[in-house]
Amino acid sequence: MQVPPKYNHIDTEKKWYSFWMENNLFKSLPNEKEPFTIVIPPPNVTGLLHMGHMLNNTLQDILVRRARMLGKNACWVPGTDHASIATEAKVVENLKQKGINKSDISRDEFLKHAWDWTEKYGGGILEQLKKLGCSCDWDRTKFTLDDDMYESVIEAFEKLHDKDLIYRGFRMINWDPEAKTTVSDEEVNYIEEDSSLFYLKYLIENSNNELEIATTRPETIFGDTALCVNPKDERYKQFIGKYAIVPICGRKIPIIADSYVDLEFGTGCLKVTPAHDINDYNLGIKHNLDSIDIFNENATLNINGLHYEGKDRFVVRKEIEVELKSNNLLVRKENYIHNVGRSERTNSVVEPRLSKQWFLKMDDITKPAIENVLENENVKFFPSKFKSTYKYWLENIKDWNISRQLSWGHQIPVFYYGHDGDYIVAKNKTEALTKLNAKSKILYTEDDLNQDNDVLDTWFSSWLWPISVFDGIRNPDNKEINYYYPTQDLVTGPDIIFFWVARMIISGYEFRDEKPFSNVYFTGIVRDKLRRKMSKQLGNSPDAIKLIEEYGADSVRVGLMLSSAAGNDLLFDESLCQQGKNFTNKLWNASRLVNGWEIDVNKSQPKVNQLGLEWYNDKFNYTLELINKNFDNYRISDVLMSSYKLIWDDFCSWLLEIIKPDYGEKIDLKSKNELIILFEKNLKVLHPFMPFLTEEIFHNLPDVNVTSPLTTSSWPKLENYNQNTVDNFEITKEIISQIRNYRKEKNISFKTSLDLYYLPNKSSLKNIEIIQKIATINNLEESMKNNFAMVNSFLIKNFEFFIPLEEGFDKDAEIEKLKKELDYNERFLKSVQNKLKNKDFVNNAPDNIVDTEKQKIIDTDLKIKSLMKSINDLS
RNA sequence: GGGCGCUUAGCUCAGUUGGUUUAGAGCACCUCGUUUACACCGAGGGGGUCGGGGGUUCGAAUCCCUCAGCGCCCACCA
Repeated sequence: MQVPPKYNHIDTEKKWYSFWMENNLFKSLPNEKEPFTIVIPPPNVTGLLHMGHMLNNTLQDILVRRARMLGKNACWVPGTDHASIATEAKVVENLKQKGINKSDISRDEFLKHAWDWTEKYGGGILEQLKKLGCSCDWDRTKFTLDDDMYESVIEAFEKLHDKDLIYRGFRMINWDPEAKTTVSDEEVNYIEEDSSLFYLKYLIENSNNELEIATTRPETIFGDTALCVNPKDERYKQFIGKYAIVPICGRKIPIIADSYVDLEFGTGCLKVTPAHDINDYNLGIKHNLDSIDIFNENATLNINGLHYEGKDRFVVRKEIEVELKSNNLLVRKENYIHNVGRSERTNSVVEPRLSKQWFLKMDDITKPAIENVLENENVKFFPSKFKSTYKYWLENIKDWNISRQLSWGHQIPVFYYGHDGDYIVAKNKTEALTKLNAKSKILYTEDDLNQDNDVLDTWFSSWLWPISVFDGIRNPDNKEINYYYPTQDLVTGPDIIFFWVARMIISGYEFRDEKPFSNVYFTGIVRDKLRRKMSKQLGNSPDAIKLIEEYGADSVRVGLMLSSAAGNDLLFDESLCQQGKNFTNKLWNASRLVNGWEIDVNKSQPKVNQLGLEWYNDKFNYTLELINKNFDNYRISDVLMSSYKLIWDDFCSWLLEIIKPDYGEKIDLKSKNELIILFEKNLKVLHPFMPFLTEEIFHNLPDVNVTSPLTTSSWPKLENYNQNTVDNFEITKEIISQIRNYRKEKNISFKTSLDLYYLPNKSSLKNIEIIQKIATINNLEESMKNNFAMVNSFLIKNFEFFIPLEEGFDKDAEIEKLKKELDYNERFLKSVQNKLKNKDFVNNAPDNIVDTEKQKIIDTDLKIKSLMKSINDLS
């Protein structure tokens, strides 16, 4: 068969991906086979493929493809996430450019824009995954805002609410006074900034005493509802329980004690403003304090700010300083550097603000997530170090704020009616009305109902993903969920261990009383060579699709997998893709070589071929065992590296050179057939990593039995192998290597035949024919040194080889060399002897260790004797 | 501030419950080679004493303590 000299990855990749798709090879339906399921971590619907996705999805594809070859019913469910904050921000920005302000249009109008945007830019990432070779069951593609997925989320909310796990409560949130919206914690940047620490005087009621406090925000005194000191603080004990007077407004506030207050900081006395500081808020709850909100939406002071009403917080800070000073209530002011939170979007200083939010109670429902990961390992983490991170989070878990003040997402299924925040939970208005009227004395109409404006946190849909993609929330007993759930592996980054992984485990046990997956493989972060995170701003992220086009998907996949142990960051550099490409080139050329060998049916199999093939078969199984083991432990980089060395070194550099017919000769049928079978096994092992190339070569090989694609072929079965064969060949390699060295040293061409002899030995020399062929040796037999006038000798294991010499022999140099080796061995012998002289060692160490040391003595002794003899002979 | 983790060849990393010679790999590097699969190649080679110090042990890269440096996550101290 004619195989083109250059591998064309562009055409080949297109050809095989279409073939796989047309033949539905990635399709999965429940059947009698064992399922192997992975749900994709859904990327943002409008996102584009970046290096992180490439790493993550290559890993998933490797796992899925191998499972498929292992005969499992492999099902990889693809999909995308609506990513409420990110997508909404993009849509708002886009509308702004068109001159449309989000607050000027209705919710429905905004959502229409958002859907237009999603349809225009959405789903591109899935097409890019196909280019990478991902073997997803594309018929199962899901989007978190699809009708069925939407309903699942709503139903989950209802179920949790029915169990009293969801409640409405107050919470301190980050308020962006410029954008007049809440921002999530992730969108706040804390930056060290210069500011001032003001020391203020608070008079004590009915006394001449006063308390001094320190604050960076004197304008918030209007919201003060207490002063707080540490109960251990001797200076202030007498004041606890008394009342202080807030400067300027003259309000009376209690003086309380709490260990939260740091004795060392400032004056050791704290003013408490529950409405405008998270810690003060917590103190307020604990001590049942009032909460006075002093700000308007735009962070100007409201009526509680008295004569400052309507003025901006920073203006007030300046003006109040003057007023306090004139009233002799400002003791002093010092420079102070502290962290100020600024909104990522507007850069305005974020104002902590109290607001009504929806929460999910976490303490009870997290219990199975703790037991089944940390105690039972029903869910395993790779690497396991992330268990401690997971543990720490779960043990300090707080209720989950699931509401977001956005429009793009799953609208909270809560309908308010009447006053006082009375509400009813329902899938839609009609159902809400029916439910409401069923329990109510008065008859309500749809106009009386108002749905909550907020949407649910994106993660509130993501955490259901492994269940909802199989419709297991709405139909908990359907065929699909019963078959595919729990899934097997999850591949994701450690950055979303809390956001996503932990919550999926929680929801799994909550909704199905079963884990969502058995194994979690954590990838690292893709960084550049300088360890910088890849980002758009830095421009250090290569264009993923360009890489695939330039190097080929297989090469990129190999490049990514070469140095990406679980949990380790991947320092990506294009040279990795080049290494991958070199490997594809190597494999391609190996196939060309083998394909080019013509068969002579009359020729019998030479001994050298038989030896080589026998060895490689054993070596293959030896490596396969390692590969399987490493797969089981998710050591994917190690799997690739052992395959890489198996193919490049053992198969190409050794076996093919052993089998290669002499110039003008043909190969015997038996050898060729056996070789093809081994080649095919190699391809199978590599297929998960390099699906396109291996599929192409598989069909190019002259095997008439190949009728089906490699993708759905079976993983090589591990056969028994002879460890001695593997070990002996290592000795053979060493011998050949020594001969090559010798040639190089003596400047003897590799084409010139040599005679090689070895001293009689109780164990027989293996692979003689191989040594002869590869090292171009004429005679290779036992002999005694004194049969020759002059020899050059070398030791390998227990064998001493020598090559007869005729001329050009530098005796002194040779003696020098041998003496060096002798010296080394003598010192080594001494160290082992010392070890064995140590009674503690001999008495305490296990027998096998001591025996090994004894064997070392015997071996080294032999070597030394032989070396001394050689030196003697030469002198 | 709290928590977790890391430090082994120039680079990226292995090193499984402490024990087979003088600690491994890939890449990079150096030398030689235009051999009829592959220069996207072949053959050969150099390079680390395992961050510093201390301890446990017959024996430590591996366990413990300590110091130093680095990274990540969480909180965000008036």
